[in-house]
Amino acid sequence: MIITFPNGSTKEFDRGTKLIDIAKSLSNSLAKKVLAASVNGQSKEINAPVNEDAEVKFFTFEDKEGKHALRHTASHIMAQAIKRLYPDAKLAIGPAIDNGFYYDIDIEKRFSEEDFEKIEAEMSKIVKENLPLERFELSRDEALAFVEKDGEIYKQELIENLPDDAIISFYKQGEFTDLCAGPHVPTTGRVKQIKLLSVAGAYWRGDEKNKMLQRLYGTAFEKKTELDDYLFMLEEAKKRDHRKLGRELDLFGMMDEGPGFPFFFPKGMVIKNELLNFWREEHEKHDYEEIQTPIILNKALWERSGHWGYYRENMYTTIIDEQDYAIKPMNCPGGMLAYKRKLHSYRDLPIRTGEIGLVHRHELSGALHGLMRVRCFSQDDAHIYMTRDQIIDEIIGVIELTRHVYDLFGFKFHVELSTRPEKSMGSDEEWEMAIQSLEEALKKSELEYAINPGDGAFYGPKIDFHLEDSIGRTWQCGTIQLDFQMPEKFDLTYIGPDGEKHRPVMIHRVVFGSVERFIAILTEHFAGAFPAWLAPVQVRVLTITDRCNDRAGEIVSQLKKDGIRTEKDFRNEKIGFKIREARDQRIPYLLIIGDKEIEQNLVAVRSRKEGDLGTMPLTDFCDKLKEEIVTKQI
RNA sequence: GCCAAUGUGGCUCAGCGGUAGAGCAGCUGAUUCGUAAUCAGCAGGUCAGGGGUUCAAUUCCCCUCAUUGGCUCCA
Repeated sequence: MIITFPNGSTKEFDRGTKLIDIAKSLSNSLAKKVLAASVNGQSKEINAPVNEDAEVKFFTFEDKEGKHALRHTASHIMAQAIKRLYPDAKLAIGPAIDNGFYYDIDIEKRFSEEDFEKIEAEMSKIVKENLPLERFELSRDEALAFVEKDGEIYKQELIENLPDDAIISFYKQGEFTDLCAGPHVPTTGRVKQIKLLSVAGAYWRGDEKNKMLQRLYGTAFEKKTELDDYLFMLEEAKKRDHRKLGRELDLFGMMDEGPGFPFFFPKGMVIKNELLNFWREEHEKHDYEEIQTPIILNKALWERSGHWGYYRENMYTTIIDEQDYAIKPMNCPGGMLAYKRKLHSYRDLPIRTGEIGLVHRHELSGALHGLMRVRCFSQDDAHIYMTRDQIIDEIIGVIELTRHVYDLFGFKFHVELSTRPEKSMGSDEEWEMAIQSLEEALKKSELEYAINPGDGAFYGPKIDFHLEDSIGRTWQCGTIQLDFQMPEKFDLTYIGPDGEKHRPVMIHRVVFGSVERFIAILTEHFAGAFPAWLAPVQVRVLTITDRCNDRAGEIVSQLKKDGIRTEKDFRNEKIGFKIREARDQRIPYLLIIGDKEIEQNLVAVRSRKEGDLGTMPLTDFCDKLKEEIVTKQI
């Protein structure tokens, strides 16, 4: 048979040759490193035989597939160790994930991190035993009988739910056997470095109506240095956590008195306001107008919009003059009323109406997370009212705007298209049409996207932009939602060329998503070292001795007059100490004023990025900095 | 909301059944010193809140609240 390799080369082998032997024929070093393989795109373990002409790829730890195989085996090793230590544990699922693996386990005993040492010790025994992993297949009935005799009820349910044509495979390592599609590495000895990281609760099949299982997270590597590097990187990433930086840089924070309701302090407000100024400039360029609608509106409005029915559990309500009111969780119903205040002509469409709206949503206490998930946040909302044939262009316009903003900060992002959720209103045809429009716009914008089934808003499908935080968790920021429902509910109209009333279509969209969340992402992205245009303090003037205070004071005044956010540090401290503190505050520029500078009428500049820049005239420095601010350099 | 862990001065953390300690920050004083921490002194805590066990609780137990990591949910 002929085997084809990724580089296009081919080679002949006997039928039934094992993948590992094929690898050996290529190179011994590859054979030592290879963890998994694929045959015609299907993942296989390296002991699997090949029986016909095929394309074969080999994966090492450098590849996602190889990493997955190794970590998936690590997950089995953990399950085996737990079964040895706690035979009454029932196993649910245990996959490899991006940076490691987990296993969901049902057991009376409550695991805590104190138990990790014991489990890890048992795991290293299994690794030392170097057990081969053997794959075998069973028919559905055999498989059911097999797991039933061990009382593995979760496996039983998994098997019952497999599609009819599924191949039901098991992997056996020593006394331990697990239902699993694979692939795995050939022996437990290949998994050299394992570390358990955390325990968490997780509902069986992700449904909160089901029993909560215990999920043990861990990670695995081939080499100790790789594991150490990973753990070090995690520690480093924690230093960039916006909650920590928010406190250290005195930007924002939370109080026990208001869980999920963030406070912004003066320096945090500077960032927020700069961001909003930027937002307003960009939106003005794109022909948006801005409005503001009230935070509290009556129940009748929310019933009309559908929120009272579909979103009630997340809404805060209040009673005014014995009437029910709700604190807005979204801006759209208010926006609808604003649209309806007068007649609109088709000539005016599309109408793009922006609103920085403060919304309140009752999020579950356990879901709160710094500024990333809060109960009160500012949405940089906008509603676009348009005719049907303007839909695609408008969506593309929003995609371009969003992309432009994210690119300015150098963000990595990924895009998802979320389809109809269970709790939703409107007809199938409308949903279908809306989803198609979004897809078409995405394709025209040449954006890669994934489908996120059932995750749309109750009134329409959406395109979501997800940004990464410091440890790689992603958060939805921008979103574009197409809505045929609200215009209907609110009887929105425009007057067409025929003089008749027509129904507009609308888009809800945000670019930052939540200003708070966006600031959190920004903080982590820049590790607190905000670009000069956003930095709460752009320049700090430091004196060498208090002989210099008068001149330094003049410099501070001059900078402030030029609109540069300036602080002074005239304390009687050594210059090294003052620099250290300013460095900790991530201030972009320091001006150091001593006798020499005064004599020469210059300023000594120290940049956060490049260190000591030497001396220059104050005006030169100002011009340079103003240029950096205006062009929003990062 | 659910599972687990945590909660000691502004911050980072020690401590422990006999009612609290350090470093940094703060304040006071000395020092006037050129690019990542000058020295000395002072002050600051009802040990998250409530209840219980005990002669005695910050320490042990229970409840509540908050935080952290997940699940669920979502910008």
